[in-house]
Order: sequence, then C-alpha cells, then structure tokens
Amino acid sequence: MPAALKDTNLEAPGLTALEVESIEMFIGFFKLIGLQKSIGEIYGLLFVSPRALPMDEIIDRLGISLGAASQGLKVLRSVGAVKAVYMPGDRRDHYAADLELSRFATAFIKEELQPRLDRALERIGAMEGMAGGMPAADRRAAEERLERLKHWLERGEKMLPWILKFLVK
Amino acid sequence: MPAALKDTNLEAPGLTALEVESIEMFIGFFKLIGLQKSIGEIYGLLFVSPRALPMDEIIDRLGISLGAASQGLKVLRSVGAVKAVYMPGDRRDHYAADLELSRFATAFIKEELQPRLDRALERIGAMEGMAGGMPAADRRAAEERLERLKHWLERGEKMLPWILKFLVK
DNA sequence: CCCCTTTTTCATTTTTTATTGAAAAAGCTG
DNA sequence: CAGCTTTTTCAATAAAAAATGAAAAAGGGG
Repeated sequence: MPAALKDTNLEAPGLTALEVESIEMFIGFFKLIGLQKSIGEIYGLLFVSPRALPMDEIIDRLGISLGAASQGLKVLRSVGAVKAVYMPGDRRDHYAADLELSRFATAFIKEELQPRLDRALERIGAMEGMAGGMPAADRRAAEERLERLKHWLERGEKMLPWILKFLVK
Repeated sequence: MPAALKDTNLEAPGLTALEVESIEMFIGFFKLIGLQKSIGEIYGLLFVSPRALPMDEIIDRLGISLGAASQGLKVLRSVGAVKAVYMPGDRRDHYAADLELSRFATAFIKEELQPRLDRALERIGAMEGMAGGMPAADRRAAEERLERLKHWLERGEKMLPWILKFLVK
C-alpha cells in the first residue's frame, strides 16, 4: 500500500509515539470533564513538548482547524492549563502547558459541580413548597425524599473544599 | 390560544410543577456524569412519585419513546438507582426510584473515574519508556512532567476510597 | 498610519450521540 | 402451548455537539 491519504488521521501525521500516547490520555481525561477532543489533543501535545509551540504549529501537527485551535487554546488559557509564552523576535504567541494539573479538577469542581449543587439545593427548597398540594401520605413521602436528597447534597458540598485542598496541595 | 399541539414538549403534558422541577434537576445531574436526558427524566419522575410506575405510564407522562424508556430503565437498574417492584395482579413491572443517592456518585467513581486513572497510570509507564529516544535535556524535562502527573494521579487514587466511604455512610 | 501577520469569531458543515419505533424476543396465563 | 401483553433490541432518524474555514478583527512593525 503506497503512502495513501488516510481518511481518518488516527495515525500520527508527524507525531511521535510519545506525543500520541499523551494526546490520547488527555483526550480521555478531558472528555470526562466535558471538554472536547480537540482540547485534549492540544493539551496532550503541549504536555510533552519541550518547548512552547505557536498556534500554527499546533494546527499542523495535530491536523486540526484554525478555529478549533484558537477556541481550544482560549479555553485552556481560561482555566490556566496553558500559558502564553513570549518569544523574542517572533510575533506569534507561543503556548506551553502549565503543569499544575490540579487546575483541571479545580476548575471542574468550582465551575461545574459546585454551581450545580447550589442550584439543586435551591430547587429542593422550591419543591418542598410544591409538595404542599399533595395528599397527606404522599406529601410526607415526598418530603422525606427531598430531605434525604438535601442532606446528601449538603454533605457533598461540605466535602468539596476538602477535596480542593487535597488536590491543590 | 386554544389547546394547540406543542412541538417542543417543554411544557408539562400532565406533569405537576413538582415533577417538572425534579425532572429538570436530575437531568442536570445525570448530564454531569454523562447520562442522557431521557434517563434523567425517568429518574426525576420516579423520584417524586408516591408509587412505583409501569413503563407505559412513564412513556406517556414523559412523552418519550418505548426504546428510550426501556433502555433508560435498564441503565438505571444496572446502577441500582431504580428497582423493579412486584405489583400483584399486574403483569407489568413497576419501577421505583431507589433513594440511595450515593449510588450515582459511587457508580461514576468506580466505573468511570477509577478505570481512567488506572489506565492513565499504565500509559505513563509506557511513556516513560518512550522518552528514552529524546535529547538528554528534553528527556529530563519530559520525565519530570510525567513524574509529576504520576504523583498527582496516585494522589487522586488514594483519595477515592475515602470519598466513597464518605458518600456511602 | 499602512501593510502584513496572527488571532478571533461565527455561520455552515461534519461528526457524534441520543431517540425513535418497528420487529423480535421474552413472559405470563389460562 | 397458543395467544396475548410486556419488554428488549437495533437499524434508521433526529438532535446536539464539535470542527471547519472564510471573513473580520486585532496586533505589531516600520
């Protein structure tokens, strides 16, 4: 088979085995916290890169689009996972992975988990009011469920700061 | 406006305000751990239901398809979030929400997080080998990064059993 | 300022994921 | 075990999410 164009570029288009391994690993992690493949690719590449890379090199090596690279880097910078590095004599920004891995988990907890728990506790308050109109026995049952859920959520909320501290240390 | 057919059934087709609130809340939670909307709907409905519901009633009340209901219930049963309840004189299974809310978090940790951490640690082992072929300075840098990631992941793994214990209690 | 490079934005397209529902399978019941 | 009900499966379809890339904006130099 001659050097044919691959339609799925699962194969490295100039990526080392190390880079591929890193990329795959981070794609997996990032998916877990709801971030798309392209973001995992970018971080995975930067993580094992000995030097900061400009966006166009990221685009070429990964074979992703301009838009995906720009937006992906934006997200990664916004959570502090990637830093722009100044390179004398080059107009382009260069990007390097920040090694403080705890940032991901921290950002996820603070931006996704915590707000959702808060919102849920509000909703439970509202629901406790709504249960008023039910037949007595049903109402009692509903209230007990809501109470249990509330306790459990509060418990979770109390645990979060502890987890954050543990992760960041 | 006469009782027109709604195209988006965001409005309750016979759902109480309480049910809607519960459903929305659980849709949000379940999305967070990667489960689809229909699953959140089913659980949300069952959570505030005073009695176990047969599948066809779930289908009618939520306006979801047979397939979604069957598959959703299957997933919910598989993680222990829903139990089939025997109803004398009725062929149909009836389903009730299990109130042990910790099951979700537990299932997520054991089935998603833990395996992913394990896999990542394996990958890091492989990558440490791969770094061999790099120039000395780069290799040293790569190895340091891998080492940090490894420490961090091991730290996370040690925390999981503690979290599980805390949640289940 | 003007020109060229780099980056961002966002409407369109592609890809992925979830839902549907018909058909098949599995369960009861008498 | 025949006939009916209920549940599961899964190929097709719809919906949602992500990627693309052209056009606009922002950023330097000189």
